[in-house]
Amino acid sequence: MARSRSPEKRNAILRAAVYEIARGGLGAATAKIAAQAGIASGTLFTYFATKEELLNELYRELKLEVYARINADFPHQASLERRARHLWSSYMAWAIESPERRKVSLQLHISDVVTEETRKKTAADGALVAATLAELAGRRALEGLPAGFAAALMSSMQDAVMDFIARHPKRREELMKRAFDVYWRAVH
Amino acid sequence: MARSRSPEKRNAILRAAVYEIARGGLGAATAKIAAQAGIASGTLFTYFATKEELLNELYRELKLEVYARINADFPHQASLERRARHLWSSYMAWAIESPERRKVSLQLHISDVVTEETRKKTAADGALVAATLAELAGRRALEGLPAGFAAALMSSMQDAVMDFIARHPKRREELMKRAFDVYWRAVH
Amino acid sequence: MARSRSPEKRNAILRAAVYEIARGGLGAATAKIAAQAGIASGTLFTYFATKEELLNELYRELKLEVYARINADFPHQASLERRARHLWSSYMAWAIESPERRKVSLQLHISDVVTEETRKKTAADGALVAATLAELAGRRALEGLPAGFAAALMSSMQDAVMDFIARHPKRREELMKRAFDVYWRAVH
Amino acid sequence: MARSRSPEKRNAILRAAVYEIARGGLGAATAKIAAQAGIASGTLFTYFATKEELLNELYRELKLEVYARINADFPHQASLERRARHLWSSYMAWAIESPERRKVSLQLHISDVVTEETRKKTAADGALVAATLAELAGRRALEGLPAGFAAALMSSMQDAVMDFIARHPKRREELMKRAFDVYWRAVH
DNA sequence: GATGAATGAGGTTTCATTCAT
DNA sequence: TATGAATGAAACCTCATTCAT
Repeated sequence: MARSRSPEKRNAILRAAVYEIARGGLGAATAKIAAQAGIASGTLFTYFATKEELLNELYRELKLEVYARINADFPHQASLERRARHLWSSYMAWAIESPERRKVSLQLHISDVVTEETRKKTAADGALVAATLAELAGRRALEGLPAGFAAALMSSMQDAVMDFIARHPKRREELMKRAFDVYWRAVH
Repeated sequence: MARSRSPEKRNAILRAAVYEIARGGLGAATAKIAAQAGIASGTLFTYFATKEELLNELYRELKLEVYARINADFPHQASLERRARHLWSSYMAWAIESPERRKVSLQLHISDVVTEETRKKTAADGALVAATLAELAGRRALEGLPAGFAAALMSSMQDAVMDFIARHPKRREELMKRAFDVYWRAVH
Repeated sequence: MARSRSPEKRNAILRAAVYEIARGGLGAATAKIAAQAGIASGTLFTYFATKEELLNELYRELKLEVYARINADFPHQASLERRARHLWSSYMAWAIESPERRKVSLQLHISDVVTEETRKKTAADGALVAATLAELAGRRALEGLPAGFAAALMSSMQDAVMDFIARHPKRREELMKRAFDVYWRAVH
Repeated sequence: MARSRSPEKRNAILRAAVYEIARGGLGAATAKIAAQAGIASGTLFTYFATKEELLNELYRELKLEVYARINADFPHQASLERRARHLWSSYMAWAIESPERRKVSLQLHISDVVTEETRKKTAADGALVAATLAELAGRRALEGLPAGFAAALMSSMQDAVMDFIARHPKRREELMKRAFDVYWRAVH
């Protein structure tokens, strides 16, 4: 048998894509991505049929990475606040460790290349997150606001905090905590 | 020769740019923008030396538009809450009336084409907004959080609400109000 | 006003296409064709939106060229034989003068790039030819054979003769004449 | 390593090549041909060193197939007309049974991939056919026309008829017969 | 100033062929 | 021998920008 498609190479491509998209945006050339991954330009297409497919799978991968992290030590039995805080800090820890990955994830999220199908498939893997946020949404504080608002709010607040943490990395823990307090006050 | 005679043509180009970027993204071809504006492809470069310049000026224009609206009937003497609420609803009114313009404004905001210089110049025009938000930032609720957090929070919450309003236009007034209450509870 | 699209350049492209396709086949690279035409590679696409369009228009052009020649001094009042002979020798004269053009025309004819639409449009211009051949088809000699057979036969016989003439250019006139006699004997 | 063990695989490749070239033209990818043949893409090159070699051998194979059929029950002792008619109908029977193979054979015939050498080797196998046609060429009707004209004429007439038969399969026998009569009148 | 044809670098993708397994 | 991943040269086409008119 011939060499079989190596997951390492696949990962190298995804990593390279993150690197190139973080600088340069979604217009990053597939040739550059391939070069950065240390493979020939044509090889990229044995792993991803088109650039669009690459981008969609990259989106999925990044989302799954976050969900995996959240699920890893999720405090199923804890109070709503504790669980919400877990969501909050798990995501933020990831975002701080991998600012490039977060940046690319957001770019993909906004862009039109990520198909509805990818979004749906991905949403399915965030069930735990969704459930917690749905519970929050039922609280009186958010009465009259549509389901999903608590989620959107957390996500956008996190993005806001991130920008500050990027500039003041030392105050990281404090900022994270304080910001969650604000969030909690808003939704509770 | 960046400045030229006909402001109408200039505006036509900016309007066309919004239209084309809203569909198609920032990659929108200058030739398409020119066509949509009803001018020859080369003429565009009489008004904007490069595509980058066009994009930067477009960003500026959109921001100024929002600020102009806020400033128009700003309740200088009113309470902090009243002033914050004014910010909130002025922006949202604009965003709802001009969803394409908002979409493009966000795309530009995230992108790398908008230079630091443009961002600074633009910030200067939002002095009134900044002042109000700075006052908020001083409140005890946001103690320990960086200046600018109140602003970032409002902005990201508005984005979150916008998406819901787009899907439930009839509940527009109610959603806007309820969401501001949540915001206020958070920062106050 | 800007330079307007020059028919000369358009013709240069078509001529270059003939040259490159005659050697190299229909796979001839657009870049090579452009180079041969003495223009930049991108310029080709201001004259022909796609390679397919170029090929279709080339096909049409070549056919029209032949028809124009036939129509030029067509003996409308002459006998059927005289008219058939005119068709025969007009085409052959063209084919001998422009063997490359004939070769390319045949390649296009067989290929799948020439659309049904192009074929129809082109057929319309060969009305005179069609009429004469239709008259032939009505003869008793071809009774029971489908309309169009006389045409197909002439065309394929001409192709056969051409190959010989190419190898014996001096006997050109004689071969042409003798071959037509054979044709006439067959259909008359 | 052009020759190899399994003639079945070799035939599968040739069959697959016919299938893929009939749709898609000579540009058909070797990988697709291999897939269609049920082998790995690399394996193809164990049987044929290059695509060009594959195409040349395919051409040869198709021609031999026709010659084999003609030779099978060739009426060596019969009259010239009987023998000519045999040629005629043997080829046509093959062409009707295997329209794809005929199509591909013609495409190869015209193309530049088939080398002069292949053409010569192939001609050698059609000796019986050639002899009959040479006899025809000696007739007074074709006096003054080059040797080979009778052959070329038959071949091109058959192609012309084939196109009609494809569209009117029911009139097949009649069309074949009538067309041969026309041919015979021409050369006799 | 306005026009749009011209430019050619650069983008994505295909494909014949090689070679490690 | 068989496999199919790897290669990189082309292929077609797009597009910001220039410049003759």
